[in-house]
Amino acid sequence: MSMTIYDIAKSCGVSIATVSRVINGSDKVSEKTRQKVLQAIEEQNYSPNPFARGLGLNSMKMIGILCTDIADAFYAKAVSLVEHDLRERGLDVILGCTGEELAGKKKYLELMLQKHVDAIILIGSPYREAGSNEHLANVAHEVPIITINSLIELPNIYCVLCDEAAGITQAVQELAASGCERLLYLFDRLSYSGQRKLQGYRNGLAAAGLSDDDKLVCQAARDMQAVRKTVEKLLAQNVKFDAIVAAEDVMAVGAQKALSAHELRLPVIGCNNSVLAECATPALTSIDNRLDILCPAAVDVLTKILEDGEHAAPSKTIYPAVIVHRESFPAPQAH
Amino acid sequence: MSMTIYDIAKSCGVSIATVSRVINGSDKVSEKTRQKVLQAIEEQNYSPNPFARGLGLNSMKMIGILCTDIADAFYAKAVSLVEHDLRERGLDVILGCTGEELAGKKKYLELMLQKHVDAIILIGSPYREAGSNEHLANVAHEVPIITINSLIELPNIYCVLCDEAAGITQAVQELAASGCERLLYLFDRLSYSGQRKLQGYRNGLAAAGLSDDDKLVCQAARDMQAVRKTVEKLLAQNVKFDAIVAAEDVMAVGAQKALSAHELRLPVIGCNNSVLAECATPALTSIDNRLDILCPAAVDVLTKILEDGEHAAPSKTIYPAVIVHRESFPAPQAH
DNA sequence: GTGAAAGCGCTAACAG
DNA sequence: CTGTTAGCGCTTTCAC
Repeated sequence: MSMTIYDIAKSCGVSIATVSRVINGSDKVSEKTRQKVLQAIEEQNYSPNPFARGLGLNSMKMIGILCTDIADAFYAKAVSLVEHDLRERGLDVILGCTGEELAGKKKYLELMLQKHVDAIILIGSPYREAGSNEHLANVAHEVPIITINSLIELPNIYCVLCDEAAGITQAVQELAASGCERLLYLFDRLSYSGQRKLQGYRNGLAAAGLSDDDKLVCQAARDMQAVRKTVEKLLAQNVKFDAIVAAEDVMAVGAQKALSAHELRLPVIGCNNSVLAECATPALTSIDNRLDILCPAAVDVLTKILEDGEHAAPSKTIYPAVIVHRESFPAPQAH
Repeated sequence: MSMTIYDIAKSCGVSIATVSRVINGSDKVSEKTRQKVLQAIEEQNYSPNPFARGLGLNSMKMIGILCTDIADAFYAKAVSLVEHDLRERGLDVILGCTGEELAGKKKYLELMLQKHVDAIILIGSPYREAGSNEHLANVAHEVPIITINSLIELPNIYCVLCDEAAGITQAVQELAASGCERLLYLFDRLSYSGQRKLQGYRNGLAAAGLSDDDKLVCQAARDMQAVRKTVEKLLAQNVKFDAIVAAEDVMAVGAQKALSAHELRLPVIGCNNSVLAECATPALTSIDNRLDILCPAAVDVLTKILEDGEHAAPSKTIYPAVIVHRESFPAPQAH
């Protein structure tokens, strides 16, 4: 059916080795033959069989991208950015949605190894397990892993992330500076990233000289309606607070819904700066975790590893977070 | 490095052919040898090299999924659903984000062909070009194409879609039944799908005996702020309308923002039933295009084609849309 | 039921 | 600079 390297070789009156050299950009080909071959390839619209090539090189220039769920806006944005940059470098993307369960993650990692991907990109904090991360260590033994927004300190794992905790600290300080004293903190889980964020909240309180009231640290499902109910319950219980910080935009929006229902208007700050932030009413001030920077940086790291080997790139790359101000907590006026 | 079929064969004292038969589930192997081989595979944690296999079979059981932009919530949801179902059938997903430009789409189609994917899934209406769809015809000549929510009538292209136009017609009729008479229709582009939707709107007006006023059919960019401005301009111009139907949720949300700003409260209906619909204030009534059904159906079609050949599946599969009622236009009371 | 052997299309060492 | 050739690991006739 399809053209082979033999067809090209024959039609040019050269050997397949020469054609191969041209394809792979070897300099050991005379300019004249190169042109001849290039032209034949062009004319006959030949492209090398990737399986045959893969068999020889043990690589098909494919990168596995794993996220727990691509339907999540945050992960989707990351995949979008990463895919674009990988493609620019001639790398293909094979996508896996692993779900939150460890079993699913392991299964997908195994699948990626079986497919002999050249590297694996893990998107999001859920890939750092609370317990052992041995399964990742094992995989990293075979192929480099790059994580985006997750910190996993193991050999051959490269982390590119944003300091969200510091972002939350800053948000808390801004709220305090604007006169808020009792800041409700809403979170979904105390995963590693969840713990860091919570710590960021506490650090902010400390820095602002505010006291830390356990009643103001509140857990709820990462779901708008669930958070709404949680906040309404707090209101019913007459728990006093004068601002809200949420570990996720969805949660912040849920909180806003509760406030609106009670005709309350308090400063609310979310985290992720997703589309939701813009669509919410009032539009949500949110902590941006810089995917626009993290993703290209991750692809840079990956490229370097692939080209120059295991120790050619930094094992950790950390960017500061940035607060994007909107209606729910406008930017403090510069003095 | 990795185990090969030879290692397994040797350790079992059989030939590689036998091992291959076991791997591929041939029935021409005695139960006893099968067990022996299976056990060796298990113990040595062997998995066949996909490149070698691909070379022989000319397939690596990979499906190309193309969308214009995975950061879009609608496409992301579709990809999420499709990926899940494909994986269940042992198929891998190679993802491409083509952008809206024809050149990008062509490039990615070409890439998929070069990678010898077993089929291509096209997500969303943008893959039907206003002009010629010859490039798709050419690709479909090589490999089956399944489209989700796009209608492209060409050989070896299978379309699974939702009748959004009918959904809009129904929405218009419901609005009319509730007493609305001047329905503003907001759309972004008159792509094929855009035209169908507009027609759906007009059909609804006709069915409800309402007149069709060109001033009420209004174009704007598929962007919240842009739509907001457009609607505010209409209000300023004193154009009268008493309900809004938008071809996209984002646009509906933008319209709602404009209404809120003027303290107006009119029925608004969006289309896509995305997360935005739930997060909007008031929560948005939206036309659901049934991705939950379309995606599994698309994978069914794909499977059938792959297993039973080109004519084993319907070339068109069309589901009705469904209106999901929320605050912006509550369900009409049953009488 | 099982084994031997011929490819699949390409890369890379080796020889000229 | 160019050609010859030996694999890469697997599937699949074709004999036995």
